[in-house]
Amino acid sequence: MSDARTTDRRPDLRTRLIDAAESKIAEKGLAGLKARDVTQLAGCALGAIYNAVADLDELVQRVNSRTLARLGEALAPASAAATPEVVMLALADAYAVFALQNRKLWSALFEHRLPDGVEMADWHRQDHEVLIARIGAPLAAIRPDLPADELRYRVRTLFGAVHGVVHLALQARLVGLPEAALRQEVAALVMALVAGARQAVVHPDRGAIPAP
Amino acid sequence: MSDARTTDRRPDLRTRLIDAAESKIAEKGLAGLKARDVTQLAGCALGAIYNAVADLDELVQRVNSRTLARLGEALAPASAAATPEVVMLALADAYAVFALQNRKLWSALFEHRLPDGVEMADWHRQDHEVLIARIGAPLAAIRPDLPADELRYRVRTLFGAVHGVVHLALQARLVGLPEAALRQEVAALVMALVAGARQAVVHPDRGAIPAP
DNA sequence: CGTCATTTTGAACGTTGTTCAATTTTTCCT
DNA sequence: AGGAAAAATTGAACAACGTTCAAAATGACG
Repeated sequence: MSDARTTDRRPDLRTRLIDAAESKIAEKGLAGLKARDVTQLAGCALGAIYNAVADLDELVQRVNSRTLARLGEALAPASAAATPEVVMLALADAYAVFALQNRKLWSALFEHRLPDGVEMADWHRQDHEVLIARIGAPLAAIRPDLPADELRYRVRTLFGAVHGVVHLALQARLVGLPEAALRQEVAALVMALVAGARQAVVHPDRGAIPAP
Repeated sequence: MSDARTTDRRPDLRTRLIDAAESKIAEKGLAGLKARDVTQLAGCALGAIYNAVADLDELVQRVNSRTLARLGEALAPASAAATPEVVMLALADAYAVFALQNRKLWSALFEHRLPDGVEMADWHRQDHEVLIARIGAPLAAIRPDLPADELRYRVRTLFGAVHGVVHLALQARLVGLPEAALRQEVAALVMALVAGARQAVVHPDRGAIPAP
């Protein structure tokens, strides 16, 4: 099924299909990805998809992996900044800029839902965790006292907050919201969160949450 | 087309269809909403949908409007808190709790995408703005010096941040992330943001954004 | 009761993703 | 080289989907 010999030429078709899917998503968005369009663009038969890949869902995941990799590259220079605080600011800013410059592909990362029971493929999950690690490093530098699992919560919160702002800004079409304004808002958000992270943590029990 | 006489009994079928759609979305999620299921549940013919409503998209929007209304009710008590800071905390906490208790319907609010050219219906857009106003009030109390348009930016940022955290927490299935932990994270997030809002605003030009 | 307007119906259409028997291509041994 | 076994590729066919529309059923009114 996946012999050492048989894998010689198969990547060609697979790659062509991923290329085609990527270009279709970039052009029309995730909802505009049709099996027949992709196969025509890749120059193969309709059913050929299911030789190279299990599903259209897997094809989307492969495109998303590429996007995550490119996002990782776009984020890499930020980690070289002097202080952890500036690293976080640079990360968030690079994230916003990447989203703005790759709207459709970036949106596909989060619009894609797989059918009910099925889980996300392992290789794709790992791509995500690489991203999370990149945010975790400077945060760990700011808060070396935090235990590992609590740090993971904080990273998720930080990422979720930045992501939410960018997502909301891109959803409402950009009319009236210039790129600079979004980057300003993201910067202000991160500064507030980083400043907050320096302060005392909310006490785990008896927190500031009102009664349900 | 929409005579005074003809509207007498039509709401009946319309309401039954919205009811059916709501229950289907609550059960199976937005992707599990099928025209044939809805009409069967509503006890009418397949094509009857298009007498009561323009589209399946409109049906979704009508369900989403209901959800937004219920969300508004769930958020209402929070506004009665003593200080604006506590109002914001209570709002965010109520938001998180609502999302947890109405996962599928809440997700449908943000998963739904209409076809390429079409805009969101006006009545649905207004529902959103009611929500934004509820967040804007306490923030305006905290920062009475902010001009109206900049306040709108801040509200969007605040909402986007909270929403992003909740969304991320719900997307990764709740295994291992108890409800209390999410509420803690949201509370910490809002506290940091409210504290940050009290401080000096980032200067519009020459901000903390690194060079692109 | 008959006529016209309105509402409701469900068969039919076009477009999806997916399957699979048939065909073509590649591989590998003699 | 030759030819048989294996693998890859094809595209017609299928099921499920949203939507349409001529026909049937229902309601309104003199």
